[in-house]
Amino acid sequence: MPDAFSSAPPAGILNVALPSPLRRLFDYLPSATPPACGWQPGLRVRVPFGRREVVGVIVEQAATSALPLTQLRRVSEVLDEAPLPTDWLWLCRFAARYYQHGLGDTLHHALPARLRQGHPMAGRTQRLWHANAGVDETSLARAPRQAALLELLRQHPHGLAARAISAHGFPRDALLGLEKKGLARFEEVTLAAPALQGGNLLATPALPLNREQAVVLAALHEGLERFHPCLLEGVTGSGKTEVYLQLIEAVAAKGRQSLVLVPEIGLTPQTLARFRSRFKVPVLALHSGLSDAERLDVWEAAADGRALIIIGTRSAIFTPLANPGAIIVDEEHDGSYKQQDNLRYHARDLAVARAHHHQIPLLLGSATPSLESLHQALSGSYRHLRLTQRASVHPPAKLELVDLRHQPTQGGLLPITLRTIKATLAAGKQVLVFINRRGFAPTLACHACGWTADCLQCDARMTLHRQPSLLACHHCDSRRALPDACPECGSADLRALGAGTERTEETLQSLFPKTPIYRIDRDSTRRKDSFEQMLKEIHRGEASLLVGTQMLAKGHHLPHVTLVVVINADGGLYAADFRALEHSAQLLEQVAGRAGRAADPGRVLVQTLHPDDPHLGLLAEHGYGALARSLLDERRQAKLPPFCFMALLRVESPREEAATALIQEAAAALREWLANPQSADCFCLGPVPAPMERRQNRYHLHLMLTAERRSQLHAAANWLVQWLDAHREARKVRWSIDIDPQTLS
DNA sequence: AGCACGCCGACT
DNA sequence: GTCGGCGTGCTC
Repeated sequence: MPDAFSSAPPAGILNVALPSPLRRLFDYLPSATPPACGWQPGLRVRVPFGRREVVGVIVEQAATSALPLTQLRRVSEVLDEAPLPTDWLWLCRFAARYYQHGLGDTLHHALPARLRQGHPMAGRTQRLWHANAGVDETSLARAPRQAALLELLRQHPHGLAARAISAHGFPRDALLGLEKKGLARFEEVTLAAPALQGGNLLATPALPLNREQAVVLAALHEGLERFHPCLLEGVTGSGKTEVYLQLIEAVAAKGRQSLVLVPEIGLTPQTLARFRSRFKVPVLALHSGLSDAERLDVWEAAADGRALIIIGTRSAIFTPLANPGAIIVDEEHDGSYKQQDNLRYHARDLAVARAHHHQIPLLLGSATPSLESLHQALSGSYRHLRLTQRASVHPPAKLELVDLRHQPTQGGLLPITLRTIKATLAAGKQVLVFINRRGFAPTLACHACGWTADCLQCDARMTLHRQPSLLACHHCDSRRALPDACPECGSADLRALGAGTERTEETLQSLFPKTPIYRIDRDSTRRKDSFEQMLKEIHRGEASLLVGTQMLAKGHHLPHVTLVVVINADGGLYAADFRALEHSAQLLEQVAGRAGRAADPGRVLVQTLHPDDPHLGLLAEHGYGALARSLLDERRQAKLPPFCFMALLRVESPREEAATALIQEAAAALREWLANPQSADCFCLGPVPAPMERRQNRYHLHLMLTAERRSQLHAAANWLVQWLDAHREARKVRWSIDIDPQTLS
């Protein structure tokens, strides 16, 4: 251990992580002029790599290299004055190890684009704009926007950042116009830690808590200074967000930062507005709309502790925190927390690791917790906090199962469902019709010979769309024109089988011609703002029909909806994926939660071909919580997660033989290794073809590993990855390892 | 992943 | 004659 504590250790060999899928570090010689801080882990460097230059991160220093020194090249440039944040570096190393991913690639993914391109840290200054006093405003007589902006600036005597000004809806030109006329000026300020404004953080007062919320908050206050993982199981409308806000307040009062994760679909302007209106300190949001420069600003503000409240989706878990105080994961069961390519991390699970590392509280919130988190809570590893009361006077609506068998449907809707819709509309209320299927119909079939419109590149049917009219595969991006006649037998009797959102919309439109219908799915909301626009109209409260996919199910407060209709609840009941039922139940419960959140009680009609299914019955009768506990028992019996740990090797290739040959060889090698009791206590299942083996003309095969102990799973997964890395044949196919896979497809 | 090198088919 | 297809190999 040669002087590890000296401020500038002598430069030996630098182990550098590079943006490459190769799971190893590369050795470099230090450049002639060392950085002022010395050669420290976390410094970004530009290095020659092959015949190009890339940006890498120094990870370690070594005295020697496995290669002769003559083969080592020299660092060409040091990009930072100080190393990247140590907590960020720790998290990346943890994630790379846990998910068996290359460290270089992990760092690359976790770095804001500007930093990975080699741009310098901004060390931001910001322009704060002020209104000039005592000036002539007559020039604004014909510039109402500028006049309004001037008024806004006057309301902010401490100055207003350009970003805040544009957030108020003022164009940049208005600001420049004011400057030109001498009515406004800016000062350049370096962003410093926010002064705590007389101890009062709140812009608007906290809402009064009900008894349950108060109990929950008191429990959270007990663990502000240590790792304190909590599952907040709270029914829809029970006020979880208010608990989050008051936890953040307590954390911020100590001058410490809160990181809030929300699902992709959850970071809406309304959510953000709610957080922002509560606090005087800025709430920084990380969402897809930010420019690279803005993203870097947020990253740096979090890294140096200026930002006390950061809210973002999955990737926000990689935001460095100078002074972490709490991590909150809202809707912790949501599938969007799991990245499904490259570094296959789960942001919720990384949040757990991070909170433990920082010794800070972790709050996982959901009305429909994942079985993983529920198991931790029930077994006492997490503190189990509950909110059972809705803020509205009505208890959650029960699911009413309606039998789809032996009955005619129109656009997928049973006569009794249609009658209920009609009555609800007549009462001036809104109806939400939930279909988890876009397009007009999931299948186009020939009634004469049985031909179906299959995708040419996937083992899947093509979906019929009417707006515009075409066949589309939802698993690849292929599209085809609608045939006029059956390509097999020439019959013109082609029929659309089943119903998607478009067809149900069409049917409802013909049955209720005077009622406004809003269709909300990925197709109808493709245009920016169209979703927001529709929500705005829906919020006016006129009797109307809402037809949509799960976009509608999650998070949106729809106070005028009193009837929810689920066209078909059977999607997850008998699927091969052992998590299908859990996910399906979560979705049903979330949809049902849309009904009757305001003054009126709600009803939820669930159409099903299996009204006697015990799982569905349990969900309908006793709710998600009861079903989840029963599913946990089943998982325990079957030794499935969370009662075992799982990893999945996926191999894919356009050449089926290549994929098969490799995965068989890998399975054989792994089994041979596992046969030695010294290696790891782990089961190996497969290889098997993936569900929908052919996708985009690529063949997918899986090998599954399960173990009772996490360490054993990791030992085996690690061995497998190293075997694949060392195997030349593995380069001819695409492979990836998925630790804790969320779906088996 | 990039980005070379390398060895065979159709084009100005 | 060469432009370019993607198989193979390497990156400290």
